[in-house]
Amino acid sequence: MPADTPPHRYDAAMAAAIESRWQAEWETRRIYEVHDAAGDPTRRSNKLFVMDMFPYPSGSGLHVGHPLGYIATDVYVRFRRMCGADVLYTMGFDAFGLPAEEHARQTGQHPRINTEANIANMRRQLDRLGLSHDKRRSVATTDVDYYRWTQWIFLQIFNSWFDPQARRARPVAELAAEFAAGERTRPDGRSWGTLSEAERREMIDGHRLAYVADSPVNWCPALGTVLANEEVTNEGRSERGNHEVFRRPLKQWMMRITAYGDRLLEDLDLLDWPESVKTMQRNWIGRSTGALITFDAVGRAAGIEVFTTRPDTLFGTTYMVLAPEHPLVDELLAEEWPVGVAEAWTGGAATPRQAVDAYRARAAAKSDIARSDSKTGVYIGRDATVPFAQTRVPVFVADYVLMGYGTGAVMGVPGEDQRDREFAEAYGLGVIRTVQPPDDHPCDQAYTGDGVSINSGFLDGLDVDASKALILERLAAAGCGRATVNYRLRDWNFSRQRYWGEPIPVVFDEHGPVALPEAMLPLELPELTDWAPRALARDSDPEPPLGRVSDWTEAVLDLGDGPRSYRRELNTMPQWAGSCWYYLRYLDPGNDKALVDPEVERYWMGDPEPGGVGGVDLYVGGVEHAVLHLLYARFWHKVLHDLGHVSGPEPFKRLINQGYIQAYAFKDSRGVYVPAEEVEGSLESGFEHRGERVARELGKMGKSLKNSVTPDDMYASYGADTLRLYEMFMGPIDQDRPWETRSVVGSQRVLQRVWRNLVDEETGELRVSDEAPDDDLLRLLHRTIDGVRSDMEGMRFNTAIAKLTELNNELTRHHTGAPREVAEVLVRMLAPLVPHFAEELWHRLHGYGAGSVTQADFPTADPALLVTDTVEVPVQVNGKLRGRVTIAADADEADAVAAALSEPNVAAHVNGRELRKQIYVPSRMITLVV
RNA sequence: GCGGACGUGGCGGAAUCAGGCAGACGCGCUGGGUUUAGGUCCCAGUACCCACCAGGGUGUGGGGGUUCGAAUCCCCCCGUCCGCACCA
Repeated sequence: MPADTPPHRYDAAMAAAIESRWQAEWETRRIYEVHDAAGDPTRRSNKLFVMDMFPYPSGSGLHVGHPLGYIATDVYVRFRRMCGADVLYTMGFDAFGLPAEEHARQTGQHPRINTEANIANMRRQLDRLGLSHDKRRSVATTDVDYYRWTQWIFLQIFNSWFDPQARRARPVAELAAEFAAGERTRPDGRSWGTLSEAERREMIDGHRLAYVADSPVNWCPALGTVLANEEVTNEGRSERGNHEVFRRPLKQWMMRITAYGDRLLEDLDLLDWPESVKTMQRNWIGRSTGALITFDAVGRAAGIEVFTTRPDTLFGTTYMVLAPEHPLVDELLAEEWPVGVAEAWTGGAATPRQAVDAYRARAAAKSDIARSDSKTGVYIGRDATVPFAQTRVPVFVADYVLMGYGTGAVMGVPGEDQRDREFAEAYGLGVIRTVQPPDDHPCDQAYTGDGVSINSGFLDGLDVDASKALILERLAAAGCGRATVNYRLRDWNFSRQRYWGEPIPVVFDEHGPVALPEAMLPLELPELTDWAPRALARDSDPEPPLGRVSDWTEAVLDLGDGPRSYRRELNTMPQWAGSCWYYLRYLDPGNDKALVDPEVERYWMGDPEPGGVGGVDLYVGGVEHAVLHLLYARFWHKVLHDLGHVSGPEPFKRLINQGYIQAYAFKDSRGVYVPAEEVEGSLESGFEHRGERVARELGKMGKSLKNSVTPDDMYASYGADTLRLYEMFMGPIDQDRPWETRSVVGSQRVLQRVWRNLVDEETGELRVSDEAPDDDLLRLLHRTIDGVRSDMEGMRFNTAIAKLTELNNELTRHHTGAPREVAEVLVRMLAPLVPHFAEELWHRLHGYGAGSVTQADFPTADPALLVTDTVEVPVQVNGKLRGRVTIAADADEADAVAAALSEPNVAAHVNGRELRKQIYVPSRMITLVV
């Protein structure tokens, strides 16, 4: 620090002092706490519920990219508070998860200790930013008082079924009652009264929204857990850690999210979300309409059911394909090859069994990428019959057909499907075109467009749509097919073989799962001495850590019919569970009677506009949650809505994805990253690290690229307000942008100039004058108020800051200190962006007994000062700018043109030629055409 | 391959919603001043080309179109980023 720095300059040290003083003051005066009860419903139009996606409390702490969204919501919330809004704003922690378990395994420390330490550290880093959260409302998903309600919601879902007629969830008790009353019958016609207890239980369990299924799962031995499909990469490896993943059948809890496919799709239209996120959700749900068609297998009773979106091409079927995992494969396999079978079809194997076994083994060893390279398969030695055409076609096993989509079986139509075409070429299968292609269509390509049906019996001459309609009618009449809707969306695998998650509040008796009664919640995690997840052998079976607690796995409980022994569920919930509903707990975090008081829920989640969709008014977070978190939360919310626990159909009305802050990273000649902070040089001169030339690239900020910049670094060099201002100034909130530490000083200079216009740097005395601002300054002030207000409303903080900077630059040019009236308004406009800085100046202006600037009104522009008597208007001649004239604001076109023509340069370009056209856009532009 | 977003100075970006002065604001850079340490602060300049100035020409990835007027609207192409990916 140079010795001659003025003693009262706004610098990092002064910022630190100001920031800690006002943070303590705000805390003492509890100014960010919002009322606990529901507000006055008649003033609901004034309510505002804003949230950031809550963070996982990572052990490595924050870098400057993390708080971008938090600062943005804080600025917005502070602005809206100053405009009179009733704001609910807080933040919690998504604290269950694998990293805490991994840390625990390394240190021997219970995950809770590490988790709580990380939360404390993160709170410290965030507090330093001056976010205006109501801290009393903060929750962590690991709090027993919190996960008690996560478990409660699980039971609500478990105790519900989806009624397809009503298109909503209903209690299973009602389903049982309908069976008992005979209003609903089993497919086999047996009445409820004749069923055994086991059969009744099975019947009901088969309808629940949360159910146990023995289904193939993604078993990852290295992580010691199964993973959701979403946690597995395209290459068939774990997203976390890139470990091998194997498909294994296992009893798993599933959530019947597919029942809500249509509503999740339809209600996207009600939401104010980025189009890209809606598109991703639509693709994920993957609704497609088509038909299920059953083909008879020659010589077997079993039929092969396929899903197709093109039932009109049925007559073009020349073969069939089953996915390698398809359960019918083993049943349909022929004992031996038919006479004269082609070598290519057998894979050189002696029997169909050997061919299929070898093919399956090869398919399992290949990555999905390799699988997609070429079409391969083997014949299973059996044929099927094409309905109506009555032709015999061979049945293959091929890995280009996926078990996870449709029925896992397809009809091969090489005439109208390019994938089928490629397979047919490879195995010498016939091609029958059933849609007439245009003349210029290449004859070696499938034709997927519209056209007239040919070679299709009763469909000939009809176009695609008419053919589809007629074939569906005939299939239904013949009993071998029907129209259907298929979804790419699968039911949600809800079990994890982990310790550090919510225990599932279910026990098992001899018939299956039994819900714990609500009174037994919370079901707390047992203490473990040996809780660490284990990396297991490749061929091992899934083993949940809770299975190692012998006095917990078996429980003697009285669930209504006396004490009995039950087996506990050993899996825990996935990390998504806690984040599915935390927004509801923010509303009423201390409630021990309900997850949220209904009146409080209605106040904060009800739509301010009558007929609106409701939900959180603004939700800000990263686009990485575009599908999973947001889809799961919407699903839970809809179930809770159906059951009457929440008032609206959607949790998040408006969503903004904040951009990523990227940072330059530097690689040496070996391709190893070097610490970015030690690199010197420039783009022109080249970059060097310890004398060695390094290459620059742009990437995600983080440890692996050695390019992290922490908020703590910025607090030390500039203070929190400068960091806030810089992050908001860098660009639009939803855009990625590169971090540049050397530019941060610009934002500090802006604050320093504001400070200097109000405070004498030598004496610390106030520099404001009591003289009224001159007319130009006053008009600029009100234009600024007007612009800043609308920029803040639209969350365009970068341009709001630019306008404030312009105003301040104008004050700087006066050299005399700011007129009090201007200073006072400027400080209020700065308050949402740089709250500590503004609070300090506010108190210097108004004396230390003044109330917080946080609670002051945001300035309002005087409309009279937004209009001017005269305006400077540019003049175009033949589309080119030739001069400017100053004319009366209310001048008519004739006056404007006359003024324009009197401008020498304009006159020179008109050069006496005849005016062919003249246009005056009031106050904007004069255009002359000659 | 399919879908989405986006291309503006040396850099981040503004103007795009509603066609009307392209480059606000900041970084960087150049020059000057104050101090004197090359730090800080203040002032001026900074898209490119020509010109002493006045001014002129060119310019928003490329090409075309609509219009008195296009960064903005429409069509084609090129490029970058993101998502999905044999979805039958």
